[in-house]
Amino acid sequence: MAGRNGDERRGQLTLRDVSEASGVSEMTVSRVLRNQGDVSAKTREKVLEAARMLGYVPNKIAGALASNRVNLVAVIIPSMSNMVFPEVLAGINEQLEGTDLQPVVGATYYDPEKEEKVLYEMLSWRPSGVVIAGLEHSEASRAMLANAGCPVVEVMDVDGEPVDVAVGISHWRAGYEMGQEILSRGYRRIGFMTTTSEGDHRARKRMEGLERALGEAGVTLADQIFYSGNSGFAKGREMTNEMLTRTKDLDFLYYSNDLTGAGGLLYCLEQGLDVGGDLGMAGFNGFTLLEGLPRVLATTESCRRETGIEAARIIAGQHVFEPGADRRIELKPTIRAGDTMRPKL
Amino acid sequence: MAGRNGDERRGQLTLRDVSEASGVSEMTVSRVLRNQGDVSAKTREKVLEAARMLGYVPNKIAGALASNRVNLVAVIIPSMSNMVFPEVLAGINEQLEGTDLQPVVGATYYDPEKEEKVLYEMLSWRPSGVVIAGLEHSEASRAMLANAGCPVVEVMDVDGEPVDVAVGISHWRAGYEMGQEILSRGYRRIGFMTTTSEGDHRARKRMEGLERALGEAGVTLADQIFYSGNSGFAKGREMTNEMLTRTKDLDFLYYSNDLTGAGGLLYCLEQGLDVGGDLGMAGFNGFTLLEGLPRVLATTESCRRETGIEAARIIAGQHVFEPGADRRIELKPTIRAGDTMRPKL
DNA sequence: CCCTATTTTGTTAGCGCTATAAGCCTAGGC
DNA sequence: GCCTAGGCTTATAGCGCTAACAAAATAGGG
Repeated sequence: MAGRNGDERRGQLTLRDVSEASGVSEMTVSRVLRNQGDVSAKTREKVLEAARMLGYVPNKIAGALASNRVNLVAVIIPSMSNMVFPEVLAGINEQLEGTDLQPVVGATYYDPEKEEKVLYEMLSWRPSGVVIAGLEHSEASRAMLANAGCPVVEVMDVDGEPVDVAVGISHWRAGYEMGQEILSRGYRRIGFMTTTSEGDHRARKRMEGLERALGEAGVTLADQIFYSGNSGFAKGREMTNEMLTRTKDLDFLYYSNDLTGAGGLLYCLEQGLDVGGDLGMAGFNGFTLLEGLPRVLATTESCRRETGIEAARIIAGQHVFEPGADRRIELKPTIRAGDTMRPKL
Repeated sequence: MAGRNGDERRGQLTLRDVSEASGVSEMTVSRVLRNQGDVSAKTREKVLEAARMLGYVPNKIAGALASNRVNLVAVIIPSMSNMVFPEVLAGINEQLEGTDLQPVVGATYYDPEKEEKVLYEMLSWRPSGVVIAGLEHSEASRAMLANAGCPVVEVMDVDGEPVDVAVGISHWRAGYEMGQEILSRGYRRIGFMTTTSEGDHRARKRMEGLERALGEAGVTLADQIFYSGNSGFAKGREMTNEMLTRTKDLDFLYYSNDLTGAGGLLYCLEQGLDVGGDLGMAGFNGFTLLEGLPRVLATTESCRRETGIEAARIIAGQHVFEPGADRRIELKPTIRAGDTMRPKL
């Protein structure tokens, strides 16, 4: 009656099957398979052989329940199709490589309600850690994160209060610093093109930082465009054309994204504009795959991979915080001037 | 002694806690939370209220073990950093949206041994389905897939025998058709640049198809370069320079990737070459984010998102195969001539 | 060869949930 | 009032594995 398995039940193999095949107890098989505790070499060999023969694959569901340990890391990002997030994920993946942790990915599509649902779903697997993009979440989400009972790392932003730990760059500062950079090169009539959808908060913070830097020099944005939809070369061309047409004396174009920036760059070069001289241009992110454009677009390297790596280190317990220390890890983005800005004054 | 929980054990809430708080049995709570079976409106309300108050999140580990149902889909891809795979993943994600299935991603880094490990790891969660890139796997991997006890979809290639189902384009055919296209436009001295790492098999199959098409017209490749490392504009420029330098009379450059192709395109334009006239060029994949280059690069649209969508449909049981039908779903890539090839003869 | 220290193996009792069957109501028919 | 039907609720028994402890086998010392 009890424990019948290994036959009718989907033909799923259990420890019991391996145990019977190798003539030792289930516990010993378990030990061998987890490489845990002392087992004699002879027994180990016997068990491994039997497991191999049968094609046994352990059931982690049962294992996790029994041991109260789950090797999954929940990763919650806004979207898969914006290159930025897979890059963070790649960093996480890379760092988790050495450990036995596995990332599980969920997408929120920039929707707080969807985020709540995904988070709930993820937490119901009792993961060993949560990595979630951004610092802005619904109240319910924050409550769930606070009670998750595992490390929670909010990534890609440090301008705010994290639930537990935050890793990323300050987008406000990134905007501010690029603003200063632009001014330091003598540009004053600045046009800004930004997405409304890409994590909203981060793009907004960059814009606020930018405006502050300009404001301190008594400069205001000469023009701006908010777009939605995918960022690509075509979008950059189109917006650039529009902006240059309607606002005549611009001397700098700042894009919230390298891809639109690159599109704009190509457009301006075709128009024969003096890019890197009278007309300055900059993007944001530092996508390496763009290296090789006719000009190197000025940009802010946003440390995406490093963010992922650092987040994973925290989850994996490889980063220890001093008690009382700031639990925000602010990575330093670097501005790459490229050759689309004229020299400093 | 038995069942002590809800206090010392990490403070993790269980059904028992909700049950006590709402004054009904655990079973009833379980029913309410799963929206399953008949529960009176009054009880339901009481339970939901208690769960909300406590901030209870169900434990799917336990649920999965008890019910033998797991809502995870294992997705195994070579890499996160090659744009192609996140795009397939995005398709999967999109299609799974309506269902209660969740993708779990693992990367193999083009290493069959690593693939074996990741697969083993994934299967130990007893997922509801497996989506894995490519048709070439180690024998052990194939055995695991065959015994997975769930739908297995091999994606991005249909040139071979799938374990269960295959979804994707025929890379051989893609290469063959581009070969024909190139010939039909009167090009004869063709240089080919391809990666050695990107899924090897698929790039190889494209090359074989290409060579066959050329061979049928008595043409052989005039030159070729195999590169490894990341595909980007810079790599494309560099290779193009090298190839054009060492082989003088090339009239067509075919790249295994749009990104390197785009780099080559920019290079050739700068050199003042007659791109789209005497010199033809083509890439592969159809990355939409590249729309907006000075010329539209000819390419083969490789149906990445559709592949993901179709794979997810199969896993979700939304695609029913007639018994005996071909279990390979061959998506039809389309050649986009762009304006980097001269008109057909 | 006995006895203890150590290594190796086995037994027992759940992990938190759900399937199943059983129980308890309230209605309704005779 | 008795009995059955049905709606709602609870009790019982695991799911496949591992922690913790118990037992057996082996090794070592006198």
